[in-house]
Amino acid sequence: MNNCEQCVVRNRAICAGLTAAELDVLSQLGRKQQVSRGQTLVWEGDEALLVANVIKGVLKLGISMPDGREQIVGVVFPSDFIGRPFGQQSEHSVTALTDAEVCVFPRKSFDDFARLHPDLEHKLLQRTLSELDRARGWMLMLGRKTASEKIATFLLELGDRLNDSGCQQSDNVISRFELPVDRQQMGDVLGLTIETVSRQLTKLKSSGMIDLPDRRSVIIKDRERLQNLASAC
Amino acid sequence: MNNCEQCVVRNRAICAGLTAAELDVLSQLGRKQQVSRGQTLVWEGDEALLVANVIKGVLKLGISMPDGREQIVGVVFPSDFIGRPFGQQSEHSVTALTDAEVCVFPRKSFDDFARLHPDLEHKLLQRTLSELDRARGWMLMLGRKTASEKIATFLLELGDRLNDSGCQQSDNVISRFELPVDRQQMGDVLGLTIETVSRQLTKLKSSGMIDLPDRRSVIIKDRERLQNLASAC
DNA sequence: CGATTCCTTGATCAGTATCAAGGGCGGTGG
DNA sequence: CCACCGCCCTTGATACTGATCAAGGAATCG
Repeated sequence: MNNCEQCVVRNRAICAGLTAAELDVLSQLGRKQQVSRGQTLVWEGDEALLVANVIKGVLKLGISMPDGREQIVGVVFPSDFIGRPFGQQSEHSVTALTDAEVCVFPRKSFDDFARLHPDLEHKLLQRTLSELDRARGWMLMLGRKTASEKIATFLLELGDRLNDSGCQQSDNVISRFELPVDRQQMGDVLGLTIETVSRQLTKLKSSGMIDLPDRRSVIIKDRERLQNLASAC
Repeated sequence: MNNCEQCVVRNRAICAGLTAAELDVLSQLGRKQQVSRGQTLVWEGDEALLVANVIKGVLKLGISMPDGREQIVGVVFPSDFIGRPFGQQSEHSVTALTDAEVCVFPRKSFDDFARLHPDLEHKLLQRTLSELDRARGWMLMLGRKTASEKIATFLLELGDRLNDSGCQQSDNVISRFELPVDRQQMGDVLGLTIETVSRQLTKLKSSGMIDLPDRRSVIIKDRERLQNLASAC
């Protein structure tokens, strides 16, 4: 059984706000699971057997085409919810981008529990609505932005989300962070090839907007100019 | 006051399943509204003051960039739900693609009502989850498909959705339909220019997969080949 | 019937993909 | 600690898809 009281995402995941008694019941249904980088938790097209809360790490949601083309359609961080409640099958795979820890529930038990707890469903609804808004912003990016605008948009959003999910108490924006993705995966998020991603990053670096101390690190040096480039919507 | 009993989307919109008494309360909150083609119901960035059910017609959800680039991020049909419950502002505009009729509720009253009716929130959650799945499929299309694949995907999905929303009792697929969008709007859905849309349609026509009896009509002549082209996912 | 708007088609251009090669970083084993 | 190997990333050359610019034609509306 899980010790929810001490869970680091206790106050931010959908479990927040449940009574001790409810949490007790819910915790009986779930279990913590480690997922190592590259490991896939759910396959595209699989029956939707589980849902989960992310406790630690970053995971991607991906869809792929028969010929191998791939699109990353979501990136989830600690306290985010994974899976498709009340659904028959998963439309996308879920794969760890970093070593991760998740709190997994069998979907059907979770569904039943949720149906009995309107507050939980309400939180789930709010999250899903926000995720939908985010997906739609992402659609604008994919459909209408240029390669450099896409990169700028991605770096800014990723920085923000890493910041938010990290329980940082500080209000000041962190401008250095580790990329949870390699160049290919950045391409899969943005609808670009690895070469284009690399070239655009180099360009942003030479223009002084960012710095790239090593392959996995980014420093935002001129946030304002980067935001302009992202065509801040 | 609305006469919900006779509403054509009564059994498919989120109101389905409410008791007569509940429906009575809800109907007091809402009113029917006509929206003519081209008219905008909600502007991007506006405070989210209203939500609605679509009764008749087709509407688009759009996001635009400062320089005028635009992306259509959703298309809604009869029985679909519009608006952002429990949210501060609308991330996108809502504009009628055809003359339409909607059942509008002030967002705050709707929110309050929904909070008191878990079944309604549950339906809203299911719809939102489906919409999110759809948006993610759309992301794959925008990020990774070629122009002709995009057009094929769009025509097939549009045909299906017009079919579903039309209360057609027949199971056999309808292969002729009216486009609710002009060429520019098709481009705004697919992340293409109007010229590319036009050229690709011409190409599909000459290859015999579709016919275009007039600017607004499409006949799917070879569904299988079109599905192959769409890279059926 | 004329005017306007929407659509198609053609010519050219630009941005990104593709193909190809080389370099740097990290990990492993000596 | 160093040398080697493999992977990831960068860079260059070229190709190609779709965008842009431009013009003409067809449908729609007053």
